[in-house]
Amino acid sequence: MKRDKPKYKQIIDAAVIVIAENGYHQAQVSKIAKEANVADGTIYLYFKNKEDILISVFREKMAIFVDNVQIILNQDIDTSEKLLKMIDNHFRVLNEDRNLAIVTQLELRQSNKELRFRINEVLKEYLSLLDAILKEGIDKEELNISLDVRLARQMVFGTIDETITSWVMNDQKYDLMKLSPEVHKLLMKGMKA
Amino acid sequence: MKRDKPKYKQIIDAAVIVIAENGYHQAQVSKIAKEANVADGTIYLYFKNKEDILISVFREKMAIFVDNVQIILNQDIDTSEKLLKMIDNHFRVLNEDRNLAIVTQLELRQSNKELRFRINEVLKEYLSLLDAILKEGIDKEELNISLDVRLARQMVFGTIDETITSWVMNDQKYDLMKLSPEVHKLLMKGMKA
Amino acid sequence: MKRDKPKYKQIIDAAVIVIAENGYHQAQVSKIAKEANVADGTIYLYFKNKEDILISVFREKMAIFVDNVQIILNQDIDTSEKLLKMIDNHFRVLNEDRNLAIVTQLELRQSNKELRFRINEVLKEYLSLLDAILKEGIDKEELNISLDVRLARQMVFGTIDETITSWVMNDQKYDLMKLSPEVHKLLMKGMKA
Amino acid sequence: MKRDKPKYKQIIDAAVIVIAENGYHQAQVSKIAKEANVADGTIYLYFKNKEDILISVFREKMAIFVDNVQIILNQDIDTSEKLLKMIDNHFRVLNEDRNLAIVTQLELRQSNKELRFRINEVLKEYLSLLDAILKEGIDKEELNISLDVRLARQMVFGTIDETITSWVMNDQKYDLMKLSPEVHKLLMKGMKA
DNA sequence: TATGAATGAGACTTCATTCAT
DNA sequence: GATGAATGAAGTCTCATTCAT
Repeated sequence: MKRDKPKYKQIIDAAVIVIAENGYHQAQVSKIAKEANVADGTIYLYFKNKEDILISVFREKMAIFVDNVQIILNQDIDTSEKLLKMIDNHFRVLNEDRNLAIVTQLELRQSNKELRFRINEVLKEYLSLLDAILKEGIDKEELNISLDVRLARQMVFGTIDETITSWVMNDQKYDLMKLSPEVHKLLMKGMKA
Repeated sequence: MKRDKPKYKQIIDAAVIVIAENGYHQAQVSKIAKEANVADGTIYLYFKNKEDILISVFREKMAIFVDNVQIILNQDIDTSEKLLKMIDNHFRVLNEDRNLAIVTQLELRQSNKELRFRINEVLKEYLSLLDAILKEGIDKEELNISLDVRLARQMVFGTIDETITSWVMNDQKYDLMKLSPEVHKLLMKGMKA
Repeated sequence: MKRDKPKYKQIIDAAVIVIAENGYHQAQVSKIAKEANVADGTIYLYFKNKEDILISVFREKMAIFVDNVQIILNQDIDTSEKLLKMIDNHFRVLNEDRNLAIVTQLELRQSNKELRFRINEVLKEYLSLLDAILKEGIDKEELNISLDVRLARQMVFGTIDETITSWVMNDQKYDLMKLSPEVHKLLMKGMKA
Repeated sequence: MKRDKPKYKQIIDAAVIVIAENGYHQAQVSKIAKEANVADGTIYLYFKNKEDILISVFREKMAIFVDNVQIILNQDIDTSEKLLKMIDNHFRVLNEDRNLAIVTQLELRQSNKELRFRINEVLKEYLSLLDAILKEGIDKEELNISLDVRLARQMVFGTIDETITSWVMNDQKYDLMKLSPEVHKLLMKGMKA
């Protein structure tokens, strides 16, 4: 499997660095190849085309979020705590890899419609886990039973996303992690039973 | 003043249509000129360059939001109602001009860092009006006095934005306007005193 | 006759200024019109096209040289003195109108082959007057009777031209007029009987 | 080193042909590429931009002159003979490559101020060799000891340049080489001790 | 597997000229 | 005669992808 070979990860990581440092539109395949210490042509032994690199970046990195949330979901804690851990997880991963934050919040959004639709496919998996948390909360009557799950999910994800984007736009000047309790409280207040 | 001449508006409107129908990266100047029924060169009598067209699209259209919210802000109604009217306004404008919705929620976000930075400058005006509503609500104790205005604004804007983007991504299949009471309720529940 | 109307001269003079200040390739018709205080379209009432302006600039200004040399030619002085007066005249006119010097020595040479051929047609009249001086000198045996007139004319004109170009390229730092006795002596030494 | 690769010379030579045949302003990169039998993009692997091609043409070709004159300068012959060889060399190179003559005497002079400034930098090396010959002649008292070297150089170069330009303008109808003894005689007569 | 030289399509912008007023 | 808004043709350069080695 190509994904397990060292050069595959090498190229993915190089792509994150190059995009973060140069911006989406200045992230040429040749720059990524150079950063990854491979020849331009080698890229095409591991990826179908440039778009494939970008989707793979998103898929590989999003897997971290998904795996963590999967674990959270299975824990024996109440909905409020699950939500807190999820927000915490989301903030922590991006707080720790600031290049990744730049890439997901700013740069990859410059991609064209088709690529963003495919990125959204990947995102949906994450959002469905969030849906699962919310549904479980409603079932267990820990959240307001008249809550519209789709709207609630849009509020939760929209708030998290906007908070992180603001942080990135402000050059990551403050500690993102510190915001999670307040964000959690605000969201829970809106959704709780 | 160039902005008052009919061709200026003609080109702006053509740009919205062309970008919505073809996507940001396929919106060539020549296509916009054709849609506006002017020669390519005429574009440059009204706009400095292509980027200037795009910023102007955003500025001109965002002015509608800002003007409306300004009026709402001055009305003698309580904070909850102001917020409802603001959400309503935001949803209505984009519900009525679906091309504009595609352009603001999807296409213009593909622009490069510099252009998005300039778009953000325009956006800030709108966000500061939202801030004013929230601050007033706190002062009048209609909102939770311990509310962090920045976080609250990020929640409100993030939720609205995410809701509209979801609607656009789902091909605007449902009536966006119908969502505003529920969105409003959810947000107010989180913020009220 | 158009050439006698004030706007004709106004445009010619504006062209010299605009070309000297902006360079040949930055001397747009609209700039010349602005400098001449006329509308763009007015230019075309006096000149067939842009090339026609440039040739006219050269023709009108070259007429000054030709007229002066014509007078010199008719004077009752010896060949050496005629040559000195001619060099003096050439240097003086350009020394006094430095914009004109920039235009003739540097900028107009950037024009395309066809324009330069037409400029050369104008120049030929001047060179034929120089030829006349040289031929007369040979006939009167004041110059070496075995002198090849064409070569001698190329030496005289080439030396004058190169001297002026050097002066322009050195930002007209020194007084061009002071060079004429030395240039004259050098040339005469090569050609005298 | 890029300059040693065959495609580099291939493109330079193609540029001379295309400029000579089409004129400076009609020498599009795509034409040069076609003449050189490479793709348009390949040009940019060897040259920074179009201007870089043109400067390189001048630099590469001027090197022939400079190298030859350097050899002449070191020979154990008198100043008069050195000057003759130099004129001979200059005439011969351009007589043998008539396209090059068109390019250096007519076409490259149409370039913009900046390009011509850079071309002049290259030219200065050649002129300083000429200066060296003249200075040596004065020191050895083979030339007039009161000779102004700058003026003399301007006369020599101006005469050579004007002679060649005349020859090119007359469609290279006669044999340029045959003119060198006469040109040399004329110049030496003016400068000799 | 890996390389990297070569390819070639594609678009923004300028500016001389026109013509309705 | 005078205006100036409108026109539209035309060229440089970038960069994702290929393929011979």
